[in-house]
Amino acid sequence: MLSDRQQLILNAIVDNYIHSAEPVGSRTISKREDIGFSSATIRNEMSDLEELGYLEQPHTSAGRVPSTKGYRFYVDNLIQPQHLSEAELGKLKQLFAERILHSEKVVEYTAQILSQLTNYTAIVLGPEIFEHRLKHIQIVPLNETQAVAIVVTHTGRVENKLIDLPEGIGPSEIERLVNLLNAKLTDVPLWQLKQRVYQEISGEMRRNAEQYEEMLMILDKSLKPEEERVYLRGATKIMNQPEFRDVDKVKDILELLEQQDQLLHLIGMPGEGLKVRIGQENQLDAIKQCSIITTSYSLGGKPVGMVGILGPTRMEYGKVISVLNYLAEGLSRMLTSQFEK
Amino acid sequence: MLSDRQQLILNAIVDNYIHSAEPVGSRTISKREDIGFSSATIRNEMSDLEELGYLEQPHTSAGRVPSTKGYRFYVDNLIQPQHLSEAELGKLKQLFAERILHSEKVVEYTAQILSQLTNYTAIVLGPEIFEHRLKHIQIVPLNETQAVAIVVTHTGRVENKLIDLPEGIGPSEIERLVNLLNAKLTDVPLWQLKQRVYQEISGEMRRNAEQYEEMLMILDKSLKPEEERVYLRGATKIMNQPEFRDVDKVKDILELLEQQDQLLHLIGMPGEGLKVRIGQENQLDAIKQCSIITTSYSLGGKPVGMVGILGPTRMEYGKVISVLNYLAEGLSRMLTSQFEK
DNA sequence: TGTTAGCACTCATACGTAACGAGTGCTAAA
DNA sequence: TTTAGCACTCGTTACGTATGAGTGCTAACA
Repeated sequence: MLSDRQQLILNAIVDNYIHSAEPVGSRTISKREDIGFSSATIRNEMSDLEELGYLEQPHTSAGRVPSTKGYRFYVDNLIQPQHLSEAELGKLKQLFAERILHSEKVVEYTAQILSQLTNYTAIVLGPEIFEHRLKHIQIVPLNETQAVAIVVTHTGRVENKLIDLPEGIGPSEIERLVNLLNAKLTDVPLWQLKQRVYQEISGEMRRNAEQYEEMLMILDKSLKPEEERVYLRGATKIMNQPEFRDVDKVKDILELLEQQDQLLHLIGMPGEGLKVRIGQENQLDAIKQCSIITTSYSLGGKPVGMVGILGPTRMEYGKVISVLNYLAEGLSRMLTSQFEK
Repeated sequence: MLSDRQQLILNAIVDNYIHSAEPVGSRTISKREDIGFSSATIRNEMSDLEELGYLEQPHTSAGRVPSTKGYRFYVDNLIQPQHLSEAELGKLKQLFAERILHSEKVVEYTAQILSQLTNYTAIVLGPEIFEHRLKHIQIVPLNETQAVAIVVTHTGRVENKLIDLPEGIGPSEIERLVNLLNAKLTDVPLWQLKQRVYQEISGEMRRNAEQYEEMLMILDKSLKPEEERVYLRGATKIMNQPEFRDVDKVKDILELLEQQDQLLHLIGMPGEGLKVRIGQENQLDAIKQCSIITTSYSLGGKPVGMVGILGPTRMEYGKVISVLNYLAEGLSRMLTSQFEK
């Protein structure tokens, strides 16, 4: 375990490096107000910290830079909760105050604001809607072979899907089916829908035995959940960081962010609550010099989506964590109140 | 006007520069098979071409580079139609063959393929749906004050919008309204909808005089067209270009591309048919070293959307133009056949 | 008169050297 | 245990020179 003084110095180094982006030397630290030791003492401690793996030296005559292990210790033990400024709080509150039900929009704005506030890249995973309850289902035939299935949830979210119609199914059959569904399944959470179809509807449907299979197929397709939506904002912010003035590094990162499935990978961490992945801890080479902080937001206690920030390893962890926590809490409250209506 | 030989040489220079990205010297040109003159002769012509404004010299002892005027002449007079390779044709045909009606998806794939084929950034503006005909309209009340309005077109496209309900309007009134709309307005093109509402529906609606205004308000909101969707793919491709190895240049461009409204600006050129905007001809500073080629695709003869390519001024104009033309034609055919069904 | 060979000149780039200075590690004194 | 002092390291910067691609001009040539 690190001594108090070692922790103090490590904290000072990380802190300094986060703001200066330059390797920090012993003299710089010794001049800080919260440090009462000469540069020589600091040098000794730095040497020890390097041996222990918390610091690294780009080259002999340079200052020290935190290693991944150093950042990890900083994040786990040294970070103090940051106060958000009035302006920041204002922006966030404004977001929650907006009376937009359309959750897609809320999520989009969230990503926007998150990126603005932190000056890093924001990644937001839209809320899964399995918890939402069915308000209305509609199947609109377009011609003999195709139809559009539309599902409206009680929160006003609309999913639509183009489906192929099996042969021999006419508009009247579809109408009967839809009426049945609306009568029986309103207010059922989406995740229960398929199951309830089998429980409650299949009996009635089986009367026209020959079309039973086809009907089930239609429903099966109609109720398949939409692919997940990821929102990315401020991807170019990384270019403001001095350590990313290199096109090749930036290219790798931005190419990664262009791919939806990779984005999902990045932000789709299991479990709820705040997670920090620092530098080398990331699997993907392109972002081994980046850190990702994510947290989940929830609806009625269950996590339904994620918000995350991607920035350089040299990230303002304290601030980002505060913003994310505050935001996720607000989003959850907002969603939940909307859900309970 | 340029002499034949001047045109030959200008063509050779542009051609060479497009592929090498280096200022081209007189010797390089004189060695080309299609040129039968010594480097000295070429030098004289080059000097003249520079004086005329078609070429530029980065510095005294460097070769020449085409100016915006030079590219313009090249594009307007010298370009020969390029043949697409089997592989390229294959990819494009595959796109058209896919039986996806959901036009959003088609447009998304289009952008993807365009960027893949050209190695530049693709911007695609989704088809306006004003020409699409109403298949079904539905208003689903969520609670006392809010409802979702859903419009389905005959091509299977679904637009939805959250609307506030005026006081005193109950589910039964809404149902009456919706039934009326579906009975009277099916198969009416969306752009005529509002007008037809006033012509054909207002009479019947006026019976319940007190709610007339409110009803109109609801319809007004429901029928407001969705904001336009722009798809961007391969934004990072610009980083592969040697002249964009500079983070600051790239940053300006990518920041521009991050803004939806700016994208619309870039691609939303008036009129139909192929347009090329070269380097300095662009308004925005960030892309004064880029060229944009766009063309429109149409539905039943009317232009409804745009496809475009953004690349360095030093772009493979011939190839990009061929790909865009071929693609726009195919898209138009696809949409139109779908429209006529 | 148009074309070409020859040559002096220009200028960005690469390279090697030297000076600089930020920062270290070590030693010895407080 | 802490700190002042000092030699040493090594990346960065500055500068002068060599290099070479490419030009413009002149004079000879077809």
